[in-house]
Amino acid sequence: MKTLPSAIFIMGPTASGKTATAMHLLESGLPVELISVDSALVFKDMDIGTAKPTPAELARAPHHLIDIIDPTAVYSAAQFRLDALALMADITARGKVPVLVGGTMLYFNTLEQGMHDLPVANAELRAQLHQEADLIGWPAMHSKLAALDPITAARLEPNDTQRIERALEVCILSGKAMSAILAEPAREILPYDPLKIALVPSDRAVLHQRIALRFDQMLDGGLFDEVKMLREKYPLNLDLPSMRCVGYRQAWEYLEGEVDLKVCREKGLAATRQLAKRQLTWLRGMNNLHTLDCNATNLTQLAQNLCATHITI
RNA sequence: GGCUCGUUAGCUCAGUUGGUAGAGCAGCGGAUUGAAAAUCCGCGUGUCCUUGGUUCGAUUCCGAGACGAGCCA
Repeated sequence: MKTLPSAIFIMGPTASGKTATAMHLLESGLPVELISVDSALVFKDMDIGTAKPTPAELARAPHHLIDIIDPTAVYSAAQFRLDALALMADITARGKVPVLVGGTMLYFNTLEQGMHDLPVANAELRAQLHQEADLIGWPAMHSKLAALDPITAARLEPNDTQRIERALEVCILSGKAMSAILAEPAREILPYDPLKIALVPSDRAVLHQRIALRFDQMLDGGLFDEVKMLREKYPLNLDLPSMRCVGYRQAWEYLEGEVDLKVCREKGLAATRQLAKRQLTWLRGMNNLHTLDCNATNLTQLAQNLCATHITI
């Protein structure tokens, strides 16, 4: 029986020390290459608010899938899966082990579980659906979905705008109900043997302190200037995924004069904590995790030991 | 020192014509298939500052005290 090539996943909430851990693995001499699993780090020129590794860090420890698209562009879990699998194949062919490190749990999930054959997003159709929703409201759009795909409509809340829109889009583009496509058994399996390491805080209050510290460093470090620069350089608006990133949305509102500095900071902190919470929810639902306490002082060493064992086997 | 206003959930405050109270934010839990750092759903017992009085019953009305803010000396 043929054994699958190794891969390493390093997952954890924001500010849990993922980047430091991944860099340590590389610098400790293990034969690895790093792939970022982060829906915000893909954007060029968004450095401060995303806590992107510094140019010096990236020079020492190159990460794939950082700075790959403009802030006006849209990325997706499906695109990530294609990109990551291509990179993983290259890395493995070079005799190395891919280390996937990041906090976008849907991307990890998609990479591992695969996706069904759903139609790609269509901006024109979405614009039409939006127009219609403005007229009749999302609960009415939910009713329309119920006529086309009652199973999907039943599991979606009438206010879950994104999922209702997507389900309608799938029905219209494919001519089939989304639920029918998802019911088909075919699922691609990840052709790798992943060692899944989760960095989880033993005490969430400590993580919240680190989040607060890091957010204040972003404000001091020029987050507002970065957002100003982005708005001058690109035709951006608040509906773009890039400007919905935590910190950017709040900085945008501050620059528009909609909120004062204190409210901007509070909302930014709250959004970051909510993000960490959702990331932890994902981790709780995942199987075969090796969980490490991200507050542990010897975190990087523990991770290195785990990986060394996995790679030699 | 005198006067005025305030004291209710972790925070900011509603409210109870007297029948022991509820919003926003925070916090916690959950969902999640091409936007996911997105989108959405669920969760509220707290000496209603303390103490006396009136009352069948006071967080609510009255008196006294404590603390805070403002104004006047």
